[in-house]
Amino acid sequence: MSIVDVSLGRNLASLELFDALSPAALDEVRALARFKHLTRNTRIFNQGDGSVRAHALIEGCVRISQSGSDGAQVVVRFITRGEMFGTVALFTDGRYPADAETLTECTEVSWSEADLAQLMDRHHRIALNFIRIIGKRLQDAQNRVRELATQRVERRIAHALLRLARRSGHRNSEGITIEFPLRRKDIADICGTTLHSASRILTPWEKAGWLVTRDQRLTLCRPDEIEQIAENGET
Amino acid sequence: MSIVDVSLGRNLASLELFDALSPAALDEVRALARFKHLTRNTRIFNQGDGSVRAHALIEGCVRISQSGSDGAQVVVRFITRGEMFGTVALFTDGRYPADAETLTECTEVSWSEADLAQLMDRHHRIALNFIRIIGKRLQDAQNRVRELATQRVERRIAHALLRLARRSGHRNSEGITIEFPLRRKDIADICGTTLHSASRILTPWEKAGWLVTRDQRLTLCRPDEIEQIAENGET
DNA sequence: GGAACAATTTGCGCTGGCGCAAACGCTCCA
DNA sequence: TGGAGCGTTTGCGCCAGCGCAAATTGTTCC
Repeated sequence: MSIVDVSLGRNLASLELFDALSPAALDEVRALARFKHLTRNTRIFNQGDGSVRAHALIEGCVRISQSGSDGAQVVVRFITRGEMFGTVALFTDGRYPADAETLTECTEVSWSEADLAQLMDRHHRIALNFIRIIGKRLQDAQNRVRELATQRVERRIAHALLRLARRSGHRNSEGITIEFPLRRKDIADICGTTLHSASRILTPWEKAGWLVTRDQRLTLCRPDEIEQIAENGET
Repeated sequence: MSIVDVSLGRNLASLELFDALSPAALDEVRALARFKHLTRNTRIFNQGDGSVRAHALIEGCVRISQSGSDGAQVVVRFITRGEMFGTVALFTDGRYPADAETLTECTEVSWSEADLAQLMDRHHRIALNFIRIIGKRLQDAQNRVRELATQRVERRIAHALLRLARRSGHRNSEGITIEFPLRRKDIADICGTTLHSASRILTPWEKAGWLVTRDQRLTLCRPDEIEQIAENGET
């Protein structure tokens, strides 16, 4: 890690949760923070674990996934730089409702329940930021429910890819590349389908040149075509 | 409306959002509140409307439903006595993300965006309550995503009925009656299926005596049998 | 470089559940 | 009393997408 990373990495002002906080308040936040560096494919916490902390990601990508008693799995969300995660449990039953696993090398920061409560108490803005963030996620989740309930697989996959590209895509000469590794299984678990169906749908799109998979990274070369499918459900 | 209703109806302490507030704080809350009495099947707000307010229900039942650009509909949630609704929009884009319609005669109370902000600012507890509530709803929504993604219709319907019964059921001699009117279409829209499939599944259950529909109200006579289906996916 | 492993593709058969359309039953109102 | 309207049930045909299994390709680690 370079010097730049250290200073940039510890710049908590870039975290959505601490947006618009005064420098003095950020100092308090920093004083209570616990930083951690993690390698790829590391579990940060497991579904059902107690003694929860509030997490945020400074660098890297994390996959949040949930599995039912029958073993079936869904990807709840991908977390990227600046986003918080595992925080809702602090205010509900004190157990993580899902697993968190790093997809890349990561720098994570976390606060204990008591410390976050204290910070929120002293800095009202944090609570408001929190509300805004999970309010947005609640809307996302409800849109997802609607999609799952009403659209067929092809269209759901198209939507999912576009959403990922919009949120975590980097434009380059080939198209828009989604910044974290995405296996077919991940795409299936996002869209509520099977690995097989996801493959069956994506392969023709690759053949048509609408997207490329390279080094587990997905690049949308023809977002317009994919948009078509997302909108009309047809080519 | 009787005198009892009026005094009880205005007891804002029974609203989840104002739980554990001091009497003085509740007075402030009451001073800014706008009460409204509504007849059955009334629209409270429409998806997309601006100039949002924060709502809570003192008496009655409200259906929150969302429809996509293609007309497909899902029921997001049923609101009953004490619950807040339409509040998340205040913190996101300022537009209601769904429709709200009364299913019974209702007493509703609401606050303007500015007034709620002021109340939250003066009484930190309100913000914390808010976080707890939408945190819980976020978890609910994510569980629903998982169900939709992994379980088949029969099981989803079983789960939905049990959840409704648990949250809004009254025990009586026949079994547990869900307190608000539920048409087949509603059940379908909760579970992400069609009216037809819902009917095809529920009719055998009625024939088996596991439940009864009377006056648009559903009574679970054999929750144990329905639990079986919810758990195992089989009888 | 090659063996062991992980991820992906693909063929095939089957079925859950959708879509359509028609019939049935209840309630309200003229 | 009858008919208009809403909600529900049910028959029938069809197909999207799952499950299984095998082949293929890509990746990692000696």
